[in-house]
Amino acid sequence: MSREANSQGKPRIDTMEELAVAIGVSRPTLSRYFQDPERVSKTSRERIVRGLDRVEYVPNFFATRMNRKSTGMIGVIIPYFNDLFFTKLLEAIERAARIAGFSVLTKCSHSDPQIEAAALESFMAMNVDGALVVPLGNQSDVNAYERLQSRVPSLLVDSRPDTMLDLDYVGTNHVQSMGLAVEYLCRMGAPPVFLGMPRVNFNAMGHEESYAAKMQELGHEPRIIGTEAMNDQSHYEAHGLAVLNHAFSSGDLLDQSILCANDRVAIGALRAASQHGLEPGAQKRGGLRIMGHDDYPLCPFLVPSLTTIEQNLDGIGQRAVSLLTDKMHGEKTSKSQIVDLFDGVLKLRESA
Amino acid sequence: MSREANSQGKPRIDTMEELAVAIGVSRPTLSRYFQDPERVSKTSRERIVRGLDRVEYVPNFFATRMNRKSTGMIGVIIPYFNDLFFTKLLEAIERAARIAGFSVLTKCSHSDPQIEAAALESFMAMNVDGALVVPLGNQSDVNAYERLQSRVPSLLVDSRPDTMLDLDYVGTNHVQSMGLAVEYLCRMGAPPVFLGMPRVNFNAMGHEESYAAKMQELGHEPRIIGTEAMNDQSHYEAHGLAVLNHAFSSGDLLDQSILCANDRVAIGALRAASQHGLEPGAQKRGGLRIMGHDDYPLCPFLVPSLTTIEQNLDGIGQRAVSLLTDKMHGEKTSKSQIVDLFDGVLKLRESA
DNA sequence: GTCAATTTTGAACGCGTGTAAAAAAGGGAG
DNA sequence: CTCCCTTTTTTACACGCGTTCAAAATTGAC
Repeated sequence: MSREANSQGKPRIDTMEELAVAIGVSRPTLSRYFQDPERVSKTSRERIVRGLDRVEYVPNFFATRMNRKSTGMIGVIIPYFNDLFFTKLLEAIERAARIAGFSVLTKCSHSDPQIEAAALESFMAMNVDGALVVPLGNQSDVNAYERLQSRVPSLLVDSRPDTMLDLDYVGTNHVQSMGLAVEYLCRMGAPPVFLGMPRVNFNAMGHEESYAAKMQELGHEPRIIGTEAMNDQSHYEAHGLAVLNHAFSSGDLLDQSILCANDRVAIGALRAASQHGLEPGAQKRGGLRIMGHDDYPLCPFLVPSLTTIEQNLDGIGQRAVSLLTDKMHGEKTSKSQIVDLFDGVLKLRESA
Repeated sequence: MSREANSQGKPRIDTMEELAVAIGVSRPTLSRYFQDPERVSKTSRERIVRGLDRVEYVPNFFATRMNRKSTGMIGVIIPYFNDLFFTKLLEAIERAARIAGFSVLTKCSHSDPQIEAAALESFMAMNVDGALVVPLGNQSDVNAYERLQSRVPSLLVDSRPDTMLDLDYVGTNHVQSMGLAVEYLCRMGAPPVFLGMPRVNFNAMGHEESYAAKMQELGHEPRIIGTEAMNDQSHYEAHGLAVLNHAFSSGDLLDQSILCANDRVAIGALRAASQHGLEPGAQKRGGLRIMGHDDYPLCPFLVPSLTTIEQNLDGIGQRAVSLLTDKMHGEKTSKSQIVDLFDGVLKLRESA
């Protein structure tokens, strides 16, 4: 029963040739129609529309793209899907790409440099018009990036490993954003301790260094914790929770300002505070304050809601697509390297 | 400087023909090598490997797949990326697909039936070997699904709209899982109120009906709130927050058990409780308890941590890929409809 | 060194569509 | 009806690679 319902009695047609005889127009006319219905006369256009309604046909994607100079696709890679920060960036990019008339090919490197390299390879094999890449970090296969770079217009987004400093880049100005956080925390209370991540992946160093620089500028001694590799390859939240549980248990940091490398770490930090009966917050007595970075979508709903720095992901996504299309159209005018940084903005909430 | 570094002086080769003369082997030999290096003799294999190291070449994906019967790809669609539940499912599917030897083509319908239909269309155009689809819901373009169904082996995952009840399906047994939640809440305290979602998208009805059925079975009167469309097209968290803020403000539900349609709604609910000075929890006095459904990855880190029902997403992802490969290989033995349901398990935490 | 088995080669066709050039058809003005 | 112009059809080649097949080269065993 489902089968008859599915096919709806429409004969399935596999090639444009067959379709041409079935409808009664020539194949080149059909070809032009599928690229742009306006390119054929009104009479044959109506004839084709009527004909398509009576059969089941889908143009073969591979065959159509093989001879085109442009595939109309841009490739996008993010490190993993399980992070609302990246998915938010991804949505912004997809939105901008759709408006610009591109379809996006989404890949995910799953924290694995080999998968990442394979994804880059597939972009080249599929002749994408351009590629936007959030690299895994210093563990990425630099060779794969160089090959991509030499074949298709591409742009690094959000993350900028030391090994790829010469590639074009769009992201947040971490010096500014972390400076903003440090300045705010210093102004309203004790100078913050920085709760970072193990220095294995990403350019986790960026946030750290920006923090330290701003602290010294303000005449404070930086203090960084949480950068030693923890037990398991913990997720961010678990990392923040474990590090602060350890600190709180030994009586450390109980009344400090804690600036977290990102919101996910901060979520773990909030949990640790709760488990120790602490109530972090600007309005709270006790002095404990916890702040994040990124403006993870859940921040307003946490208890307490998380004070953080918002990254302009919509702006970054749009700019990335815009710069990429420029590169594709060979705007060689700007032959110098592109480095486009967006400022973060303070989101004041309860936690700090 | 970057340009020379990128190309590394390696000459770029665009076709297998050119590669053949550059390396000094015939094109058919190269063709066989790229499909499986073992299919050529050891000597020429080494020769090819050495040759490939001296040039820059990537086989054209379109050309290679056009003549193959199998593209080695399966298409996957989820409604949107900004939800850790779907991304977790996606990761599970990708993992299973990778093991099964497939690459996955990830698409996202962005809550838009047109984008969803276009994604299905692209799957057909690209001759994917199979498709796994988390449908948008009753607003989906049924016609597109029927066409997909008649062309490529496909399977619905997680969500099962009324309009597609005859399609094969893998997901959670919501009757069981919601029953588990209701039974637990009734056993440990007051019978729960159900905090649902506006009935526009998804088959939000599934959870609701399962809740009501179990309540009646246990001799309680079901009560459902939050299904009226709210102001804006709110996100789940904002919805839960708004509905409960309204209730708490009017003195309602202050000491009730609240079973939320999913964890994201529950996160908003927890926030509402906090804003009203309430402390939901099994161990707390006051009687307010809040429970979710899905086991969103952040549940253990919330304050209070969220009691919920875990969906076996790894199991669902693996089974989906497994059943799909069966369908692809035409295991017509099971010509009857496939409906495979996984039980949920109770995750006891602090909030209920 | 011979013979059989294996591997490689050259040539050719096919996949489904884009695309260009030439020939044919249609449509309107005179 | 003829001439000119626009649209369509015909015809042909192209894209890059899979695949076949007979012929040629290489290998291995003796």
